[in-house]
Amino acid sequence: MARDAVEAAWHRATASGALPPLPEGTALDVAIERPANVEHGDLATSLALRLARPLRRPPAAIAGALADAITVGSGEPIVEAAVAGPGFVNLRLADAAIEAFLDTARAEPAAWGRVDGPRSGRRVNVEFVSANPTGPLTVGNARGAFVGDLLCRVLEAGGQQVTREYYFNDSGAQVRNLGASVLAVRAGDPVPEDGYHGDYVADLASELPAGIAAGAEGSPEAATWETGRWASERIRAGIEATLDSLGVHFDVWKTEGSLHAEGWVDRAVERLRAGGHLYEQDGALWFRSTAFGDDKDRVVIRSNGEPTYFASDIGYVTEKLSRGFDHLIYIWGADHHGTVARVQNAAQAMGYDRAAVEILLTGWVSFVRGGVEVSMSKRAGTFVSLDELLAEIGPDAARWFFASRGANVNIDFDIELAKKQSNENPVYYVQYAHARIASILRKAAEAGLAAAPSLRGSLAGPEEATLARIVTRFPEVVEDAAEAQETQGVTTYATELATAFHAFYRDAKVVDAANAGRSAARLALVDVTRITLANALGLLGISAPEAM
RNA sequence: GCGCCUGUAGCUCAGUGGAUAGAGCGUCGGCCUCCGGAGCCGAAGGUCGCAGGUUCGAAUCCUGUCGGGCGCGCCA
Repeated sequence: MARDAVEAAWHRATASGALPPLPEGTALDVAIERPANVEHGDLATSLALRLARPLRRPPAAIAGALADAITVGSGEPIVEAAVAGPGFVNLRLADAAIEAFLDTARAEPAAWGRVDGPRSGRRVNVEFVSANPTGPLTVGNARGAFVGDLLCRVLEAGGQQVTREYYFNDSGAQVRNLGASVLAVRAGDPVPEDGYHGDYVADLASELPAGIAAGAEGSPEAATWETGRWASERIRAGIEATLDSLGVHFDVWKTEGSLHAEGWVDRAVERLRAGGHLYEQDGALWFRSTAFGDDKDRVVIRSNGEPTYFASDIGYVTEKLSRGFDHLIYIWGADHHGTVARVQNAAQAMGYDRAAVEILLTGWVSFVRGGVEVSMSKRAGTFVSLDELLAEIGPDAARWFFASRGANVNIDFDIELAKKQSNENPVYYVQYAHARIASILRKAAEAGLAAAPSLRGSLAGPEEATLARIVTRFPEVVEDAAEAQETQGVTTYATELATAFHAFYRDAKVVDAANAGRSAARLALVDVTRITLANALGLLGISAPEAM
């Protein structure tokens, strides 16, 4: 709203010659900020400061011309525009404009906070988690799951079409190892050195159907593979159930085996060969990754004829892009950063837009329990499963924890602390505000009071004005989140909005039969606050309870 | 050794070149005749690791340096 007004003012100022046009290649980035000091106005733009350099003019002069070009007065969305400080233009919004804007939220709550961003309509594939099904998901997988799903939600809010994809290996040596481990436990033998030791292996061993344990052909090798595949699928189904309880649902489960079976890997390798990007050495086939800036070349086909994992990656890129995606996003743990360049290099070598392959790395999570770091080796069987974590702190609190932190920073997660503080967790604070409003609305209904259909004229007092102005910011918060592909801004905003509501609640009596008119107006404002809290939480995949 | 990430309040973390660097938790002090006290109000607490540089302006960008994490396979 304010952004549009400032942008329009800019165009008027340049059209009239009051300001010079933007130099070629400079974007008009109208940054709308909230002044640190509320007395400076509702909003401020630092546009003049940002343009001082490209326009080669003093910021104050630009700000002056910009402020002059902003249409102010009654009937306009902005009632006051003033230059302040080094070149800010402080803006004061008209109550009527805010009221009308908030009415649109109540008219169509589902659309409130869905924005038409610059990437609107883009088809994007987001692949995340992708843990091989050799054991249950651990707390180590939690970050990828939440970060991935949160990213998808933010992209969707920005109008993008998102496919959530999970990639796993159902045919490799680990599957055989898993089978051997299960059979060993079943037979009462020690688990092989490189096998899997967790309790889940024993559970699988006891549930393993005799027919599979024996093997279709009766040979031990066949039995091992069959058991491995059976166990792997059981585990995969368990992983899906765990993710389900997190609120994470995948659209596509893709196996590495299918990439080979469908010829994607072979065709991708052929494509690289045709482009002259491959060479043979020491019996292996290498990709000339250094030609694209990598620090060494990478093996695609081993000297024993087996393709590498990297070969599968290459095939997968072509397979994904063949499905019509405009953009691919991978979410990997920070320990995989060494493989980022080679995948992008290969994509570029095959003729794709390098920028279409985006790889986001999540920082490390140190899970700590009572001050002691929890180790997470599936093979050693010493780990905390994601299911256990969720049983202790719940998906809403866990989601908030990851949503409020940057994806690529290392963080400490003390499980005991998270449990102990769970009732003091900001997520409950925000949910409480929502439940409190729901309670107020129920109370009002009992008293025969209804919210006014329109907020027009309802921002009478300073309490209303303050809360309404914060609600108004929501779409811009979502827009920023979609642009930055991050959710921290949303948690910060939700907390701020909850705080503003609690303050409003303290100062303004909402349900008041003695003053039905004012009550109706305040109910309308409280209702749009509730919608905004619910949408902010919904954007994060967190529930918005009617009662707690 | 080389590469990537990272260092902000006692703790966990926000802060996308802009005005007086914020939140939660913890600590201290107040607020329950009244719509939900999972709440509200206030206080203490900071050389933004350190040193240079870039410019009107740097927690933010650049260089160096110190500390932490992770990588540097014909593993996945």
